[in-house]
Amino acid sequence: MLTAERKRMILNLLKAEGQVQADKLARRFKVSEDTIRRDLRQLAKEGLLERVHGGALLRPPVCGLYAKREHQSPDAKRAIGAATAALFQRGQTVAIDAGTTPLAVAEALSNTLPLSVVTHSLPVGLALCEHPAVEVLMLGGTLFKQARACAGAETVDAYRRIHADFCVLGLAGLHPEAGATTFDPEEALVKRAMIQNAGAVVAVAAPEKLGTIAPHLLAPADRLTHLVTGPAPEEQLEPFRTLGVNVIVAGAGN
Amino acid sequence: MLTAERKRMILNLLKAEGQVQADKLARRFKVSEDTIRRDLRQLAKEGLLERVHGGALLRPPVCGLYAKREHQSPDAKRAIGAATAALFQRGQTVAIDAGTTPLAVAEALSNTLPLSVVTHSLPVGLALCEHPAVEVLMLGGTLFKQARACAGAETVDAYRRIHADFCVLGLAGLHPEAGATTFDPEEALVKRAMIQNAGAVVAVAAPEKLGTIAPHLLAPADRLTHLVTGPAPEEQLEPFRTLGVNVIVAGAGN
DNA sequence: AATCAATCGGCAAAAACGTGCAGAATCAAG
DNA sequence: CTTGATTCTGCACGTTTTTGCCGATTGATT
Repeated sequence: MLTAERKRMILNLLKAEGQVQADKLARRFKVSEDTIRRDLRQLAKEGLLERVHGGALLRPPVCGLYAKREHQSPDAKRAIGAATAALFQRGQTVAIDAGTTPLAVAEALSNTLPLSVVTHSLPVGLALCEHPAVEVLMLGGTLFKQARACAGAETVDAYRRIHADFCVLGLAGLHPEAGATTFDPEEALVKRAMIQNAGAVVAVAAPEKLGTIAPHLLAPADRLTHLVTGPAPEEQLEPFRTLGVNVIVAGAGN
Repeated sequence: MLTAERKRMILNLLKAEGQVQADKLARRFKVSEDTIRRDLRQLAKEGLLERVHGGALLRPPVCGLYAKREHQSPDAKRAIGAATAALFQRGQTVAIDAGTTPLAVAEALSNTLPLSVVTHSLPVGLALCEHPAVEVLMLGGTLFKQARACAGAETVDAYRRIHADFCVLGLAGLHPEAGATTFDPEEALVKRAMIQNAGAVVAVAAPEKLGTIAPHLLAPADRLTHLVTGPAPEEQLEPFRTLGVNVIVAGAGN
């Protein structure tokens, strides 16, 4: 039995049952539990399953509702927001994506730094109404309620006409080989347009997104110029550094 | 049964039933109550449920925004909103202006009435994210922070390309002879564009706006097809009726 | 105040885990 | 076919996680 074949069968079993147990798999494939554990560890690293004590689970459909995610690990997001906001300089144009982490970036923008912000996210726009120095260009389009942001052809078109110095990108999964990915295909179109016309692309992502893969590709990992995330094991960050991405870990020192 | 799987199932049960009890869960999963209590404690720590004596409850939905909105919509505005929302019929396209009174209209839209809404107001768009039936087209443009809405040439241009069955118009002053007026010239441009391409123009205004005049003219009073306001002396309403405006007094009878 | 159930913290046993190492299997040339 | 390098596998050992139980404490109810 080939190792790769065994792994594939584990994934199939997982998809069928929703959950697998290390000891059961060991007996099923007549190998030691250690081997199974190694398999599971590797598959988890590739983001194909979620490793848990005793076995593994199907990766949960992470797409929670906005209200739910809004106040999830607020400190970590604030730290990421602050670290990202520190990248910008007076007078630059910054495109800010929809999502709770990009929103944290908008909320962290310094009150004294004049910027030009472009966004299709309602919460980002609303947050910047309180900001004294930035000038905001809202992009319209069909409203996507779940994301609280505009999408569709109009939005994509509008981004095509704009060159931003920075693009602050939220995403669902980020993997060194699979690249930056997201769940919704419509949102993916918008994000791709944002990336295409931006100078620097800054991905903001909670550490748990690293190494995971969602269905729709936004860009290969080496298209990112910066990755701002939280405290994470070095082996998850290192592949991005190797690709030339400027990796910034926020909230570690404080 | 894997620990992680059990926790996930607890969350699912909670979502389905709204509430779980420690002893019941212990019997259901054939583990001790201590184990369940530990699970609940950990899940609570992650903010996924609210721990209470005897079990756990669904986390109360984040209602910071909601509370704020509630205050912005006292009874008078809610009544105007409801009366205005009653004008619309299935499948129509409604343009909704920026401002707290038009926002009240958006909030009053029936959950079961499919409409197409066009707006340049961020709070209106955000409010309609919670609405199950309406389809929303956001119009972009330069963000006017004070109004929390888009304005400028782009917004005007976008309204020019759209024909709405209704236009819900907020305003600063409404006078039978001076017409509908507002304070900000930029916003006035947008409002004029809204009016120009709309079938019916519904002005929503608190009674104290009646008879007052602001600097920038939007339209003569007889361009209005409806005026929805609160209880007001008949001599203030009568001139509008004479001009052919359909005057609706909301919140009088209840 | 009194009482019973629920809770919390600590403890110990069992299971699962990660790591380093050595033998077996596999593969790419020679 | 043989050789050397690489990968895979199983085992041993120490560590971490999970779980049930116990005693002390807290909370709700009478």
